Parts: sequence; C-alpha cells; structure tokens
Amino acid sequence: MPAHYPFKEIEPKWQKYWDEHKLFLAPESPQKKYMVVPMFIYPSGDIHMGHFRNYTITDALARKKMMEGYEVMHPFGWDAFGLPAENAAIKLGIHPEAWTLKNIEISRETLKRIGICFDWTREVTTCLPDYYKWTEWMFLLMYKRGLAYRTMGKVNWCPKDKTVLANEQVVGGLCWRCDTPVETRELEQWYFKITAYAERLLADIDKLKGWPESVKTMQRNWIGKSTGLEIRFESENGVPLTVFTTRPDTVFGATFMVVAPEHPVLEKLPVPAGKKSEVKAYQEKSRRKTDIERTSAEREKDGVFTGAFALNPLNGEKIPIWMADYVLATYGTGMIMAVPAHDERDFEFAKKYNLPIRPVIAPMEGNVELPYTYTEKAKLINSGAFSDLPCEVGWQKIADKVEAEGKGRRKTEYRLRDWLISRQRYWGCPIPIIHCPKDGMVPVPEEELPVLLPKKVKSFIPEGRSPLADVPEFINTTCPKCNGPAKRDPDTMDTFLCSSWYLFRYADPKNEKAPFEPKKVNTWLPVDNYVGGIEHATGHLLYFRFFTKVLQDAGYVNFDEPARNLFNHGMVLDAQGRVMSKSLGNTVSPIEEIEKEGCDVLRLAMFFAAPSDKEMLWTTEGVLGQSRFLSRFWRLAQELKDYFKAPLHYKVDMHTSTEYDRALYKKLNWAIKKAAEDYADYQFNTVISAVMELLNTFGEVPKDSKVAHYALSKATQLLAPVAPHFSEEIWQILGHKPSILASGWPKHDQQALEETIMTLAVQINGRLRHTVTLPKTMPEVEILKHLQELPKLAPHFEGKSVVKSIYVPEKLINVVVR
RNA sequence: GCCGGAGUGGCGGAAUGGUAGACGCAAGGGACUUAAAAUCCCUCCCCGAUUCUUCGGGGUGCCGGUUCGAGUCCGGCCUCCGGCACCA
Repeated sequence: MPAHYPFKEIEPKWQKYWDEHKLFLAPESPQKKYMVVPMFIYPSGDIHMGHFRNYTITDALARKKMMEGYEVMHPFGWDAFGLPAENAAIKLGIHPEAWTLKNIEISRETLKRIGICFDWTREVTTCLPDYYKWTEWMFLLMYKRGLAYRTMGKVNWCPKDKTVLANEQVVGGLCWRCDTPVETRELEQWYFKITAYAERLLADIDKLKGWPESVKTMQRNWIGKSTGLEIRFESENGVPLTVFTTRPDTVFGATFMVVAPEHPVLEKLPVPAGKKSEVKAYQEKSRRKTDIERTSAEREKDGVFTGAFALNPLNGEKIPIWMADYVLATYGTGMIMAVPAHDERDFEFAKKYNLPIRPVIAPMEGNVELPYTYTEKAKLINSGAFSDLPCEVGWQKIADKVEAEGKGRRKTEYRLRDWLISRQRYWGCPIPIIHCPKDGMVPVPEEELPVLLPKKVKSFIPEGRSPLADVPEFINTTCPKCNGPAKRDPDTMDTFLCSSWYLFRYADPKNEKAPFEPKKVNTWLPVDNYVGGIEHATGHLLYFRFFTKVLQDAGYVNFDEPARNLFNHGMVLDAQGRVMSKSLGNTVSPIEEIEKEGCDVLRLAMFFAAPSDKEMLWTTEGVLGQSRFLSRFWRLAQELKDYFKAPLHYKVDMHTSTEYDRALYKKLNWAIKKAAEDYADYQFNTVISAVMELLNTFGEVPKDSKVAHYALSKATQLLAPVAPHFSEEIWQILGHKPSILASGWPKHDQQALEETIMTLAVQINGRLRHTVTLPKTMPEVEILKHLQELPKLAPHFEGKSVVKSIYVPEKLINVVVR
C-alpha cells in the first residue's frame, strides 16, 4: 500500500468550502450557460458503481466548463414513484413514501460524500406534491390538446396474484412472482397519442447532431415508418376488406387473405354455419394468449379457414379468407393479403395449410428460390399488363392504377403505438379526471390541483384494480361541472410521465404557480449535454422528445428538441463480465473503496479503466495505480511548493532556458493540448495518462528550475475536473488562491511545441528501417541524399535505384527502391 | 432473422491512413532497510541472431482488396456483447 495523502481531511474540507462559497449554484440569468444533466434515478437503495460512473462523467464535464468560464447548471433529482416502493411496503410494512424518502436521504448523502458538484437547490422529487401537481398539469395539457384518451386495451393479468403486470414483469409468458401463466384482459386504459407526433419525432432525428448514431437508429426503427398502399379487397357479399401492403408489386401473387381473430369485420363475413364453431374456438384461444406470446416469431403459425372468400381487385381472382393470430389487429388494417411466394410468414403459413403459392416476382437473371423477398434487380411476372416491369416501376404503376380506380390509396404506417399511461397501482401520480354519471369525464380544474395521493389505503396488495378505488374519501368527489356526486379516476400514471418533463423543472424548481416560467426554461434549455445509459433509447428519450414538441406547440417553450448532445456511458460490469444488478446481488458500492483510498482515487480508477462510452469490468486492481499516482503528485507538490513561482500566465523562452526546463515545458504544453482534445471527446482515460506522462517527466527536479512549479500547477488544473478535492488542495499547497475552479483553463503555448529539429521515421519499401534526427527545414531531396549516405542504410540501397519517396513532414519518409 | 457495438501483450487499454502496444495493472530482477511496508531503478508481444544493444523476421479475430504504407479504408466471413424481433 502506498503512503496516502491525507484524503480523509481534504475531501470534507473542500466539500465544505464549495458548499459555503456556493460554487455550484446555477445563476438565474446566465451570460454563457452550460446545462449538463445526468439521467436521474429511481431511489431504490444506495448508489452503485454504475451511478458513480454516470455522475463522475457529468461532474467532470461541469467542472471543466466552470473552469472555462461558463455558468453551469448541474442538477439532480429523483424518479421517485414506482413499483419497488409498493413491494417494499408489502414486504416490510413500510409506507412507500417513507421508504422512498429514506432512500433518497441515503443516496443524497452518498452523492455529497463523493463530491459531485450538483446544485442541490434545484433538486426535484417526483413523488412530492409540489412536483406531481405539475405532472397532473401536464396530463391536463395533453387532455386539452386532444392527446390523452381513454379506451379499452389489453393488459397482462396474473390470475393467482389478481393483478395486472407490466410487460417486463412477464417472463416467458409467466408471472415473475408466482410462475403462473399470464392471461390477457381487456381494461379501459388511458393513452397518450404519441402517434400523432410520429412523423415529427422521426424527421427531427436528423436535427440531433450531437446524439449517438446508435440511439438515433434505435428510435428510427422503433417508430418504424413504412410507406405502402391500402388496397380494398371485397368479400363475396360485398364487405370491403382493406389491407395495407408495402409490396403493391406483389398483388397478383395474393393467394389468400388473413384477418386478425379479434377483427370486427369477421361478424360481417359470410362464414358458413359449419365453420362458425371452429372460428369461435380459435378466437377464444387467441384471446387467452398474451401479446408477448402472440408476437413471438419462433412460435409456429396457426389459423383457421373462415369459409368465406374475397375478390382480388386487380385480377378479380377469388381467394379464401383465413383467420390467424400472426396478423396483428393493431397494425395496418388488421388484415393482410397473403403473398406466400414473396413473404416468409405467409410462405410458412401456406406450406402448413397447403395453400397455393404463386411467384409473381423473379430476379432479372437466374432462378427463383421461394420465398423470394428481394426487389432489387427483380421484375414482375404473372402479373397481367404489369409483367416484365422492374419491381420499383411495377410498385408505382400498380399503386397508380389502384388510386385511379378508387380502390385504395398510398399510405404511411408506423410501428409506433400510442403510449399506455395508466397503471392500477398506488405509488404513482393520480390522474386528474373525474367521472361524472351526468357529464362524463371532467378534468379537475387547474386551481384544484394537485389531486393528492391519499396516505392511507386499505392494502398495497394489488387486487386487479387500483388500490385508490378502495379509498372512499379519495374516490368519491363531486363533479366540477354539475356539483353532483362523481368518482375520481382510480388509476395512477406511468412513471415515464414524471420523467418526461423533469429537466424543464430544473430551470424553475420552486415555481408554485406553473410547472415553470417559459423564460427560464428557454434560457437554460435545450440541455447542452444529457448523460445516461443506452437503455432509455426508445423509452424515456422518445417520451422526453414528445413532451418537448407538445410544450412547443402549446407555446410554453421555444425549441423543438430538448437536448443538443446526448452521451451514453458504457455499462459497469462485475469482474466476471456480468451486468451489475440487484437480483444477482453483485452490485458494488463505491463507499468501501472510498474509505480506503479516497474518492478522487476511485474516480480516477473509474475514468482510467476504460473510455467512458465503452462498457467496463469493474475490478479494484486499477485502484492502486491511481493511488500511487496521486501520492507521487502529492510528494512532488510538497517538494516544489517553495520553488520559483511563475505567474499563471507564463511563457518560457525556449532559447535561453536550461535543457531541463525546455523539456519539461514542452511536455507540459503537449499535455495541455492533449487534455483539451481528449476532454472534448470524453476520453478521460487518456487525459489522465497524459498527466501521468507529464509527471513522469519531472524526474529529479533541479532546484533552480523556473518551470517545475509552474508545470505542476498547470498539471493540477488539468486534473481538477477528474480529481477535484485533490486538485483544490494541491492548488493551495502550491500557493495559489482557491478555488481552482475559478483559475481558468490552461491554454497551450504552441511555440513550445515547435522544434527546429525533428525525429523522422525512415521506411524502405514501407518497412521501418531506421529513425533519424534532422533539421525540420531540410527539404525532401536533401533528406533522401542524407539517407543514402548513411552506412546503416547502405545495404538497402545497394544495387537498387530509388523509384520514389513519400515524405510526411516531420514524421516519416518512405523510400521506394527497386 | 434484423439493427447497433466490439475483437490489439498475462490483464485494462493507447494509436488524424504514417515508428503498433502510450499510460497503468500484474509478473520478474535490483537498490534502500536488521527486516517488512512504502519508495526508486531495470526487464517485460512472439521467434531467431547478437560483439549485450543492436539487427532480422512475424504479429492488432479470419480471408481477400485498395495504397508507397492498413489496427485504422473497402468486400466477404467468424466470435462475443447489447437491443429489437411475425409491423404485412
């Protein structure tokens, strides 16, 4: 173990200093703002290494910007509603609120202890009435704008626990708690009409210049835009059967139709009496399946023939209508034309039930192997007047004809579904709607918000409906319109609603009159840098963008995208490479190591172990190296504190200085330059190694050095974002005025990096043969001449002639000889 | 299956198309010490020579290509990790 620097004294000392001097409070009207935000967390217990990684990243970014003279907002909050609190209540007998607030206390203390520079005056806690009042307000905004609606929807239902389950609580079709097969139930649910924003959410992805490609791709796929054609088939008895297809070029290959079992049109089809019971049985069977079961691609498809037939509008062909649950009622029109020759799913189905398979697309050259799903270098066959057209042309021509004859129209479909936001749970934000037998659904007037969550409920154990439904003093109320008796909506909101607008609240966290003052939000947002894990790519980040657009449309904010830059840090895995999770019990708290080594050492170890965007295995092996590094730094500071003290802006004359000073000064400026580049790329690991290299350059320091003290001061500044307490202390030891955060950011002296001589790598035919030191000014021809005269290189030139040479100034020369 | 990301020493990792392995960990050797810890110095991808500090060859998952020059660019694979997965 190395001799520690006294981190136990200096860490609390500087935390106190920062606090007393209010260094981390974001001003109301910044001149040069920088808002950096880590994704807030669900307070499930204590902070682990994954959180530690996230917050040290934003902390370093925030501190770096402070040193560069920005006014920084670095806020934090708690995503405090949610299921685990109810589970804790059931298991431990503690009220969800008490459990949650206790956890927040613990986590906040931990975060303070690791010196994260949050502006705690802006803290938001989503489960407190001063916050959820405005979540309710957001709901009403959606409602007023026609973006919130209530309708019947399918949910997962565990018959043993008598509860609905979230999709993620259904594991392999079974309840996560009791392994009972999950059923599907129809319940009336609240939805947000995010699909109304599908096109904008998709198109504006192109504006997200500072977002990772991976997230943008995931969002594009999630929204899943497809352009195609709606075509109206007709049943024999004249019932229109409209299908959506992205392949109008294959219409002539439609050999049957498939309708989703829950499709209402089935009532109108001429199903022969003999088929009715079979159809009913299949519908019944499908209904019992969960969406998860139904959409599993591995399952073998099945279905039944309805006995009815339809007519193909293009060729008048009579084709059978089948019913199968591989067709989703919720996408397109809930029925399809099946083209087994050119669709894998239809092919599988046709094979199973011996339905005809007719190829209508063929490659320009070569043979067809069915199913043939390509469109490139392919043409139509067996398609009447359209035969021989290339696919793309046939696509358009058929679409044109269908539109011209009024049998359909071009259409864009999205995979994105509306957002189901209601939950039959206690620990969430109430839905501010009153159900009146006379007036129907009536929104709670804004001045009556918040609808408070009652503290006392009969039981937290879910009975299949919200526990709030069983609290008479909550559920029974009067209608705001007619004053007659009415009932409150018993459901609570999905917690993703709470997290869809919390960043806006940071700009105006104490506002009692509104969720925020638009001016304040427009001052601080869009967020300059939003940092978190990739797991929120298609959930939270999409909802957050959706809310922003709605708030813009409603005139509350003047921007259409909430975050200029998004950074995804890599996951922290345990030493065996497994994801750290509570259920595996392999989470590691940073606290133990912090007590042994200090939190700056742990921060450095974290940063140094891997680039921030890559996943990392957490082991304590690297900790020792960082401990040694800071200890050496510390000892050097003690040694140099009384050496020549240069001013903070200082240039060394490269001609008159000692060789030692020149070399150190050069390395210093190299490090300053490198650190600037690497900080900008989130490459904290190489920032640290650059400072290590600089430290290694000090060696035995001559007493008369005019640079050593200066270089160490600058090195301290470079380290300040990643090792904040340590840097403050060294800064003071070296005789500078605190805080180092106010000391400015070092700029490199280009002159120091400019040399008159260069070290040149010499390649002969692309292979490294030698390195030479030559004056920078030497022209290529002379270098070449010089090389040919070197005895060491003589064997390479012997009996050969120089064909050409490639000279990369100051780096390398490649001589091609033959 | 589709979409991302990644494969470099014993390990974590570094390298604007230009000297592969920076920086650190581990390991081995040495100095200091009564001893240990701490600290400092040296060695540390593989093979072969060697006057002992140099030289030659090979080497960044595999196979090709482009280039004076490829870890880096292009094409085709393999493996691992994430995400999505019957969306017509």
